Amino acid sequence: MPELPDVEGFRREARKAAGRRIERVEAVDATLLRGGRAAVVEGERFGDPVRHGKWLIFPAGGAEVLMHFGMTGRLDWAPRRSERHRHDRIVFVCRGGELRYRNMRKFGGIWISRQGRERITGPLGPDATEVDGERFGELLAGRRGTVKHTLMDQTVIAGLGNLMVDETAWRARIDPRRRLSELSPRRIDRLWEAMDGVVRDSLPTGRVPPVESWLTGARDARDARCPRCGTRLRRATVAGRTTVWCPREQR
DNA sequence: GCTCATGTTCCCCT
DNA sequence: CAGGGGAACATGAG
Repeated sequence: MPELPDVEGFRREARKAAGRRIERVEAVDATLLRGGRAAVVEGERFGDPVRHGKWLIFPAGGAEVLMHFGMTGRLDWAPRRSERHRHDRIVFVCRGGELRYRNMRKFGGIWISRQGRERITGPLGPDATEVDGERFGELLAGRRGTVKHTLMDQTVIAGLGNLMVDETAWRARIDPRRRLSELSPRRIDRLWEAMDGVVRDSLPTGRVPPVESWLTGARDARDARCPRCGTRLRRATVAGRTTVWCPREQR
């Protein structure tokens, strides 16, 4: 599930471990520890977790624990005695509880680093929560790719995923296959309004809300229809991902 | 058995 | 260099 709002929810969960000493790190599945050694943070205290795009950055001592959740990751703070989930791969055991990194499909993972985080995350654009209308226009200026492809690109804007991008294009009434270069400034601005709204409305929920008034709440139905006009939604692969849009409203 | 899945990366083209 | 297509990664769920 993890897109920006999901990871923001994991950050809130991680905050329950902030200030606590890490007694030990249990690498239940050590292959998910992609870089660095767990011993570096054992005995250290967690600082305040930060999120950038889909990355969660958790300082501990002089190092950073970098987490990426792939498509099926999540993070839970739980009592030490409570039963673990079968897909809990890495566990940070603290006093009074433990932070459990769960990941069924094992995309993503955890890195422990004392150096610049960009060496691990790669270049990332500004977080989607910090992009105003003017900046949005600048970031997309001169790009020749499609709306779908460009908004999915984490080096342009960080945090948007497949659901959020489809939701954004649907709100803006723009065909996701459209090239940015052929959108008027007015439509670019509409795209920003839509993205900003989707981000803000998703943050409190900790996920893109699967409610009926949103595309996300309608897209997976057998006979999926546009929540606004009732037209049968179109589904196709765009930029390598399953994409859903309303062929009547989105031009 | 088959298809599809909220992500990223790498290789090959244009 | 910018972009697009496709495959790979790992593990289910339906």
